Amino acid sequence: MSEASFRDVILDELSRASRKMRALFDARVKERGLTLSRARTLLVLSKIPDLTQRELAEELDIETPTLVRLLDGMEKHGFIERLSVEGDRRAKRIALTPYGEQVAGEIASLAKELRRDLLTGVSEKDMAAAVRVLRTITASALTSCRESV
Amino acid sequence: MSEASFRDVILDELSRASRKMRALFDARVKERGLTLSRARTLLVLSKIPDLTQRELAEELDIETPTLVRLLDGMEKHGFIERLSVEGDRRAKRIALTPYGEQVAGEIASLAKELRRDLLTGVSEKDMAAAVRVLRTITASALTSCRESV
DNA sequence: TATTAATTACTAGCAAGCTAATTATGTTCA
DNA sequence: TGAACATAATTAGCTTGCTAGTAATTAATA
Repeated sequence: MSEASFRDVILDELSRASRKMRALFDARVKERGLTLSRARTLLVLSKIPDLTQRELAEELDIETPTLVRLLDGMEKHGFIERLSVEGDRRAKRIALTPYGEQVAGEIASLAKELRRDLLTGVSEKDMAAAVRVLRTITASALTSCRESV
Repeated sequence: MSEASFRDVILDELSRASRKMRALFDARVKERGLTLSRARTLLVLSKIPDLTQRELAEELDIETPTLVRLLDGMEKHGFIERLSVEGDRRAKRIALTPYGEQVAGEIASLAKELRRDLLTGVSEKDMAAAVRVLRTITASALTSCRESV
C-alpha cells in the first residue's frame, strides 16, 4: 500500500520520537525542577565526580555554551555547585550538592521507568538494529560536518 | 566486552542522533535562511496547499505556539504568507510565496542528500527495525502521557 | 623571557520545542 | 436570542541546543 519507504521517513520519525520522549520525561519530573537534560547531567555527575565543565560537556556530548546554561539552572535549583580547580584558575569542577546527590539517586528508577514505558514490546533484535542505525547517523553526521569544513 | 545493553543506551543515542542530524542540516542550509524545521514546513506546504495553522501544526506534529514562531521567521524571510480564510475570521491559511515555492523545490534534493549522507551503509532491514522502534517510542510516549492525565 | 598558541568558561544572539493563559471568533443549545 | 462552550491563533515564559566571539589564564616556543 502507499506507504513511503523507511528511508524516506526515518529521519522524521527520529526527531519525532526524540521530542515525544523528552516531552514525556519532562512532564513527569518538572515538579522537582528536573528536566531530561538535567537528569542526564546528574547521572553522569554521580558516576564520574569532579569533572570540569569541559569534560562534562564532552561526556554529555553537548557544546560548552549549552552546558553553561544547563548548569546555571541546576545551580539555581541547588543540584550542583561550581568549585575551583587547584592549579588552573580558568577551570571549574562541578560537584553535586547533597540534595543533588539525593535526586540523582532517584533518577535511576525514573530512567528505568521511562525505558520500560517506551520500550515494552520492542525486541532485543530490533533494539540492536535501531542502535546500530542511530550510531551510524551520528557518526555520518560528524563526518559530513567535518568534510564541509 | 563491558558495553551497556542496548536498552540502556538507546534513548541517549536517540536524542544524540536527532541533534547531530539537525545540526548538520542547519549548517548546510543556514545561508539561505533555512533550517530543518523550515524545510520540513516548506515541503508539507508544497504538497498540501492551503492548510490552516491548526492543520499544518497537526501535519508537522508540533504544537501551535511552536508553529506560530516558526511561521514568524518564515514570513520574515519571505517564504510564506498568512492569508485569511473566508468564513472563519479566526483562522489563517498558509500560502507559499513564489520564492518559497522555488526554495521548496530545492529542498527535495537537499533532503535526498541528507538521507544519502546519513544512511549509507544502513541495511533496509535495520532501517525497518529502527522505524518500528521509533514508532513504538512515539506511540508509547503518547499513551503514557495520556495516562498521567 | 616574551610573545604567541591554546584552552576554559562565558556572553550574545538565534531557533525550536513545550505548557499555560489570552483574545477573538464560532457553535451549541436552553 | 443569550449564555455557555469550543476553537484558532497568539503571547508569555521556560528550557535546550547551536554558532560566534570574548576575557582570563595557561602552555608552548622563538
